[in-house]
Amino acid sequence: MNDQFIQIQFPDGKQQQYERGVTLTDIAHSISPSLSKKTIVGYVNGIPTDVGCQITEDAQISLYDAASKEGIAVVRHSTAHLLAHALKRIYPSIHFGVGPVIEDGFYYDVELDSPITPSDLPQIEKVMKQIINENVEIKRKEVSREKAKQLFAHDPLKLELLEDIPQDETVTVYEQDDFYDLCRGPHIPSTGKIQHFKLTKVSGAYWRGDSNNKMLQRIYGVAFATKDELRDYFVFLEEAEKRNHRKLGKELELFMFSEEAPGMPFYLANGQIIRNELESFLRNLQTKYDYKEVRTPLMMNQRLWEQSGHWDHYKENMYFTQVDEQSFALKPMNCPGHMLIFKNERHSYRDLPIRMAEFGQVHRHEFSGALNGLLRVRSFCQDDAHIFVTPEQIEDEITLALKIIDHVYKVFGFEYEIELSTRPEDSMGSEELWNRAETALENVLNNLGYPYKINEGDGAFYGPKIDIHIKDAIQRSHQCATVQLDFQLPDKFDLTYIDKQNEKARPVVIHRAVFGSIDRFLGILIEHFAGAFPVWLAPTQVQVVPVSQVHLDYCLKIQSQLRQLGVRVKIDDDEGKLGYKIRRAQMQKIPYIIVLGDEELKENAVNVRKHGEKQSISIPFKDFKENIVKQINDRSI
RNA sequence: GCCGACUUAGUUUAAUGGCAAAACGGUGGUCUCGUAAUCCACUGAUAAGAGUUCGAUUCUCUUAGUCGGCACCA
Repeated sequence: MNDQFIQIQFPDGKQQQYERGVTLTDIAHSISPSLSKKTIVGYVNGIPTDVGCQITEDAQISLYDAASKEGIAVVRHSTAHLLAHALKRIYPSIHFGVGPVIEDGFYYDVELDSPITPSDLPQIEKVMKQIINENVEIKRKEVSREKAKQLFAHDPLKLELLEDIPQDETVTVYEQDDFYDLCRGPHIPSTGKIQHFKLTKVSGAYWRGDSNNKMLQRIYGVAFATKDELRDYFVFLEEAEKRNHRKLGKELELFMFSEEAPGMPFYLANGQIIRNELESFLRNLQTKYDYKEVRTPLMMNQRLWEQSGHWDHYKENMYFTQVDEQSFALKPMNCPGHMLIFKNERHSYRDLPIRMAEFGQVHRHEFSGALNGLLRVRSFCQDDAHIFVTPEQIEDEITLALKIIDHVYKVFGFEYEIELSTRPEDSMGSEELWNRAETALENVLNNLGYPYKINEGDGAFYGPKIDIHIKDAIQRSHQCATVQLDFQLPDKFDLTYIDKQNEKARPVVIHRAVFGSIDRFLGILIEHFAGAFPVWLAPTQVQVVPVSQVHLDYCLKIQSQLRQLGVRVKIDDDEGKLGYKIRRAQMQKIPYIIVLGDEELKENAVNVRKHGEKQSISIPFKDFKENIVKQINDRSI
């Protein structure tokens, strides 16, 4: 009798008996018809499963609708199939690559003789919607390898994928109408369940992510459970576009680019002020931590780069020049220069740690297609430091480096996440050394009580590293700071110090950067603050606006007193209406506008309006001075 | 580097195989003013090169740059 029934357990622990071979849809329906309608996918004993699949054993199940993380992923995956289905109808000779789910949506890689352009997307969407209206059933089929080979005989990319499916794995094909695809699934039961999607962009993509392979065409799309979520997605993109640092950089006259130096930013007076503030902020902090700032040449003999290993590993990204029959290279990194400084004199263990810092301008020939405003450039300034330590000092020094990073990021209001990257496959150095280094990094993180994620095998070939990912104001993640242990460089440059036993010993080098690239960090800050910088960073901190020209003298007096305190003040002495000048200062996102007229003159007061606010208040000039100086000194945000 | 799109005045945007339009900015004048644009006038552009054409900013090709991806990211 028991053969006929199975026990189904639900997430809340309740159990129920069903007939053997029952489907998830049947189960959902038994609970409520509306549930069965909403259900997109089920997990059977933790395995994602089509709702139409028959269950033949006792099982734990959970059901998901489109609003769930599990459900929407399946909807997105099925939307990718829907896209492929539509493409097949429009371009019968098309070949398919892969079509996975990504954040917010999906893509499909296809091979087609004619290019698909953004203007083709509406037509493709139209066909997709037709197929949705047809509410085509999506059927899962298990097939033999032979059968699969036949089915995809005309689709060389799919055959390649088929080859890679492990022998012990069942090959499944999903079929909807005349379209079928090699796929593990699961999928939604029919195309009618797809509602809120949009195709977003087209691009090229190398087959299997390898630039040696041919380039396919990739079509991206997004899909959500509700219309609102879809709309929010595009609203978010618009918001992000308003903060775009390239746009704001132009509007606020922070920096520019020229065809004469692609990928190399020119800093205008406003942008340079911010850079200088960032630099001096960190410089002061580093002084407190007993760093010694140095400066090394931009260009050094090619020999040096051969010795450091850059010639072998990084030549393609370097700029070279020939002078007096000698080959020189623009430095892509500061480390070799710092090694030379270390070697410039003998060191005792008493000298260590040596914390050598440089705001070093480096040049890297990035691929033209990689350039992206300030975020990816060919020339940038690293807030680099190399800390030369004895093995025993590693943990303490890493701790100090992390403390500086924490201090700096708090000032900008950045939350951050830590990743520890361990030994990669092509690593150099003994396993013992690596284990010790990795343990050291873990100890530090544990002692500080920092949560962190481990990236197995993602370290540099010369040592493990800690990367810091900051979250900006609209929750985008950026990698900036890094702390890396290096055992190779000291070897390559034969660095030594004299230890307690009066013998030569090898120091360890810690590479660390806080901003990473000042240029990139500035780009991130522009977007983080949407161009409205905190007072200490703002290129102009106070804009003084006279009510009329007769108040200019008072304005000049106020300006001069603020300038004495180091405040960056401008007077808007153009003729023109007050309202117009307020507007202009607001658009420039200047933190404080002060309006001066008869009333202020009489009271020795200033009328203050903060950026972004509609109200203004009159306060004694003395109070304003004290306030703004405090804000600047505190670097408050 | 690869795929695709794009490049019009200082900036943002319009239009066209036959005189390239506007706003802001700038300049000159006007207004003498209390919190997001006083009014008027003037100024100024088809990325570079080649081709097709009677005629190209528009069509084609090349180059450069930019953007979205891919790849790269010691």
